[in-house]
Parts: sequence; structure tokens; C-alpha cells
Amino acid sequence: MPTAPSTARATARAELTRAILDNASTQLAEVGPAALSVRAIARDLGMASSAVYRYFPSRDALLTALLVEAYDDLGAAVEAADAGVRRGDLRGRLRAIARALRSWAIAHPHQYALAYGSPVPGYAAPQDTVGPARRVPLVLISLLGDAQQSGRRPRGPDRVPAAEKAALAPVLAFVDPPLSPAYGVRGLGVWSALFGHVSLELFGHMHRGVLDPEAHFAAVVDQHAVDLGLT
Amino acid sequence: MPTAPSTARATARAELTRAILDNASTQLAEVGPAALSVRAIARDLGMASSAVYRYFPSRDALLTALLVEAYDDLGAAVEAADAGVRRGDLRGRLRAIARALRSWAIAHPHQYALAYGSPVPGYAAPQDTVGPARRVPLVLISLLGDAQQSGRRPRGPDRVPAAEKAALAPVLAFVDPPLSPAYGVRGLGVWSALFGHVSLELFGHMHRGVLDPEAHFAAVVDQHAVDLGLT
DNA sequence: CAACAAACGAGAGCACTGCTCTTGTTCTTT
DNA sequence: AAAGAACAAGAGCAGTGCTCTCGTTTGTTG
Repeated sequence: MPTAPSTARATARAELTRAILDNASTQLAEVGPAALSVRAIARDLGMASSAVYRYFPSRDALLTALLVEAYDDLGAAVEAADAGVRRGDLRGRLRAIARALRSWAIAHPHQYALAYGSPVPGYAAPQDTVGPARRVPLVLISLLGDAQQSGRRPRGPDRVPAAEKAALAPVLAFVDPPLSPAYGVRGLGVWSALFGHVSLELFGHMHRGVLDPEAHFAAVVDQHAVDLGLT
Repeated sequence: MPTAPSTARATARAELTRAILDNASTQLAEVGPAALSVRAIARDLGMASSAVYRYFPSRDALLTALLVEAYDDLGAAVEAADAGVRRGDLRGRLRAIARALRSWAIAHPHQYALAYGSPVPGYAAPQDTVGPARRVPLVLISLLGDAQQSGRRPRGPDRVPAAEKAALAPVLAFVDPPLSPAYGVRGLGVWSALFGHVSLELFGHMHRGVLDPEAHFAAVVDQHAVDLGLT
């Protein structure tokens, strides 16, 4: 980010880029990623569709920008939820994090689908998405780090195979001091379970078997807190 | 399914329907659901694109047929895996089921994305998809039913809130005698965790933190077996 | 200040999509 | 054998992402 060059053209460009992004975000929220149309955005903004390409080289680039926005928005929501709970109340923090994730997903289903649904085949996440994408996992890992620091241990696994220890190396090192392999297994398991629940619920796989997904989610999260030794 | 009327036209129709579906399936496997093109299928089959609409009223209808196919294929794979293990070896069965799910998803990423990725907004699953979609959950529930019958109990939750008990009513009744609420909570949690892992892995959210997803998956599944009291 | 160059907006156009309608043919049934 | 339904093909419509060209505006440089 260069510090606003303040030439009329540069500010106009920044404003129009923002306007396009805002309009795209609105359209995304309404019709979803698949139906997002560059031409429709241009029409909304009263400009030629070709002009949009001066600001975003392709529809994919626009979607990538929206993806970053989604990751950041969700990340901020989860971080805020975690920050709203007393540090020592580990179960309360997990509950808050999980609730924030699910609430955000329900409030922004299309953004969630963009971020965690099926990507377009062959889509390689550009470098500028990995930072924002890491925010939610980082909150979770920090929580586990705090739990470990306060002497807690997960309820199993008692022994972690060497292959698995090596496999988890990167994620264990996200926090200092590094997470124990047992917390790594459990933590990633909880991460998968949380996103799995939200995806299954949001994508319509749960409504036939579970009448009250919110109550069920709460029950599962509490069980995770027990499994993680947070209680 | 009417028993083959054997008129030349009827058999021709059946054959062409099958040919379209096969071609669509191939194309789906290659380019994914988003890029599936009715016109491309017609070109491949040497017919006018309008002719395809005599067999499938819309692209959505074709995708629905492919969706049923995917559910059935995955369901069959999981059922076969479960059937290949001695009934009493509950942990072995869970391992086999989980492995079959993940293997199938990796072998058929686009089919998996069609079934468990983000649906097109407003897509209401037609009635003929719910049967096939239920096959995997049913295998899992049957396994838990067997575990319960043999006197096992999950490691928590010890108490299930009334709201949650009511919420799970439908899924508990899928098997006879009905599943205990505790097994319901745990079972759905495992279901979410399995699909959550596969989705996160397949959609590219795991490769930066986990070097060997297979080893990690195995470790998580084994922990689930413990949590479910299968060991 | 003048000249050059870069950035820009608009419009036409290409190749593609899903889908509909019409026209002429083929097969089934009465 | 006649009537009617099913069918294949083609043209056409409305929409898409994206590119190219052509004037115009803006910023930088001699």
C-alpha cells in the first residue's frame, strides 16, 4: 500500500476500486459467487463493462478480493468473540469462538461458501489470501496454547504415532512454545468438526436429521471443550 | 422404472439417456460441476444441443442426476468397506468407513464437490436425492447402533440437555432400537468431523498446516473410535 | 509552458453459454 | 392406413467474460 499519492487520478482510482468492490460484495451477498457478473456490476455503477477490467484484470481477481474480504471479516468476528471472554475461561472462549463462526456463516452464507465451499477447479489461492485465511485457525491454536501453558492436557490421544507427529510439525509451530502433538491432533480435529458442522448445516445436509442445529452445535462444542481438557 | 416397453423408440430413449449421463459424468470428472456444458455434451455425442433437452429438461436436472449418481457411488463404497470387516470389530469398521470416504473423495473430487461443496443458491434437493444421500449416515448410525447393542457407551457426554435430545429425535430414530442421545451427539460430531476433514483437505485449507493429511486423518479417526467407546 | 506518454472510458465485437421455437421427419398407436 | 405423439436439427435470443480500438483526460517531463 503506497501512501496516498494524492493525485486526482490516484484518488479517483482508489475510490472507484472501492466502489466496484463494494458493489461486488453486495451482489455476492445476494446472488452468490457463481452468479456474480462483471457486467451487472458495471451496469449498477453506470460504466462500461470493459472499464471494470482496468481495475480488476478478471472476474477471478475480483472474486479473490472478495475472498480476502470474507476471510478478514470472519477472522475479525472470531477474534472479537474470543477477546470478549476472560482469558482464563477457556471453555467460555471456545464457546464464543464456535458461536461466532457459526453465526457469521449463517449471516453471510455466500461469503462462507466462497471461502469454504468448493473452489473452482485448479484455483490456486494467491499469496495475499493466506494471511487472512489463517486468522481463525490462529485464534484456535492460541487458545490451545494457553490451555497447555496452564498445565491442561487433552483427553487423549495418549500416544501419537511418529508419522503423525511429523505431519503436524507446521501447525504445532504456529505458537510458542509449540503445541504438543496430542493437542495438535485434537485441535485439528475440533477445527474440522466445527467447519464440518457449519458446512453440513449451511449446505442443507443436516436439516433432515437434526431439528435444532443450534442446540446440537452447542452440545457438540461443549463436548469438544471436555475432550480438549478445557473444563 | 417401468419394465422395458421394448418398443424401438423406448429402448433408443433409454440408451441415449444413458449415453448423455455417461458423457456428462465424464465431463464432470474432468472439468467440475461449474464448467459442465450441455452444448459440449451434445457436441461430444454428435447431436444438436436442443436435442439434449428432450432427455433432461435443464442443466440443473442433469446435475441432479449426477448428484444422485455421486451419492450412490460414495454410499456403495462406504457400505462395501463396512461390510468387509467383521461385525464385532467396531473400531475396524469405523476405520474402514472413514478410509473409504476419504479415498472416494480424493478419487472423485468433483463429484464430492458437487455433493458436499457449496450448492447453487436456492437449490432444493429433489426428493430422489434424499435416499442416496442417506446411505453414508446410515452406515455410521448402524455402526453406533451395533456398538450400543453390545453394551458400549461413548466417552461423554454424561448429560444431554433436553433441548438437544429433542433436536436429535429424527436421527436417533433412524435405527431400532433408537440410539441414545449421547451416541447421537457423538455420532453427529464424528460425522461432521469426517466430512469436515475431507472438505478442508480437498478444498485446500489443510496443506499449509498438515504435511501428511492421511496420517493425520488416521490419527483423528482412531481418537474418534476411542471417544465413541469402540475400543 | 508545451509535448509526450500513460491511464482511462466507451463501444463494438468475439466466442461461448442455457434455453426456446419452428420445421420437417420418424415412429406408435388407433 | 390415418392421426398423433416423439423426435432431431437449426436458427435465434439473451446473457456471459473478455479483448481491441479509438478518442479523451490526466500526469510527467523537457
